[in-house]
Amino acid sequence: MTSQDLISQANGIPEEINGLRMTRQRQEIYKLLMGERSHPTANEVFMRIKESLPNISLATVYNCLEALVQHHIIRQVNFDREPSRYCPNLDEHGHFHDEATGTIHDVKFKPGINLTDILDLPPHTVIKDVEITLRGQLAFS
Amino acid sequence: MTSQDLISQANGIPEEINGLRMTRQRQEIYKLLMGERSHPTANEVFMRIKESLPNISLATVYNCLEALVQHHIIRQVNFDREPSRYCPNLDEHGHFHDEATGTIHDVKFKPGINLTDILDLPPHTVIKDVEITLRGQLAFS
DNA sequence: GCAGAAAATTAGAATCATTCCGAATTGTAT
DNA sequence: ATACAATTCGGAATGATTCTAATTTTCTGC
Repeated sequence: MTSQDLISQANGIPEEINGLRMTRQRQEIYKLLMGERSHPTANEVFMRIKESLPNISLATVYNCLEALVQHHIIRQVNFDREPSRYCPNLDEHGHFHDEATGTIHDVKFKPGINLTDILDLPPHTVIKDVEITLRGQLAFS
Repeated sequence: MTSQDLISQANGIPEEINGLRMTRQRQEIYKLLMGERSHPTANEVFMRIKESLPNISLATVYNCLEALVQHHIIRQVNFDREPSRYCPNLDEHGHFHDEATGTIHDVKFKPGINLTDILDLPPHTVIKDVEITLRGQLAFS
């Protein structure tokens, strides 16, 4: 039994996801994102992850987040030029940014809706990624 | 007749749009954007605008673009964390980023489509702004 | 298990789009 | 004309992100 096995056992997260070796740091960051609905920034992840990994560096947080994004384990979400946020929800969905509170809500498509049905795309287009972001306010919650 | 009048006369652009005084710099930048379908970045605008305004500063380009955006005269478009791009098309539309060539194409909605018809928004939401961006490739043009 | 290779992590420096600052210029109103 | 406000300007500052080089950890073949 390798130390990698032990890490995985303790975390309940497999040793590898989508071909990415889940090191301790990647596991903890992934676990943190799964437990948060708040779409944290890299810096927010960095501050919160220190509870479980006091010696982690910001560079590693960026490295891990990038690795997780590139292996389609999490998604990176950008609002205008604000710091990137990270999201463990892989379903096709958009993001609503409530300006009053600063919170971000996932927005699902209504059932049966296909993006390509509603957009007038140039012919022969292969779409790799779609990002839908909405800004506004929750009038009275 | 003020110098402002003269500027406007020569450019064919009104002295004021949406409550924003159209200075020489703002006019030239607006005119440049109207003539380009290329969604240039601030720096690209800066380089091209020097032909008509050799002494303009990059700070002014940023100032003008921001003023034009805030007065809803142009739109700011962001792809991931790349430099912002600017677009004179005010119709509700999305942007397709062709990874092969780096070019950006406006994407219209099919007629009769309303964003709120297809998204499952939280109740009592007031949407101020929508951004739809697509990444992919033009298979064979 | 062990040597060597490969991958991951780290701290700090570097990058680069954008914003800020203070001074100078231009425009507007009286 | 004179004063007050808005705009422009060059350069410095900011801040998220990326890069670099060194160290540590993990993996592979014996």
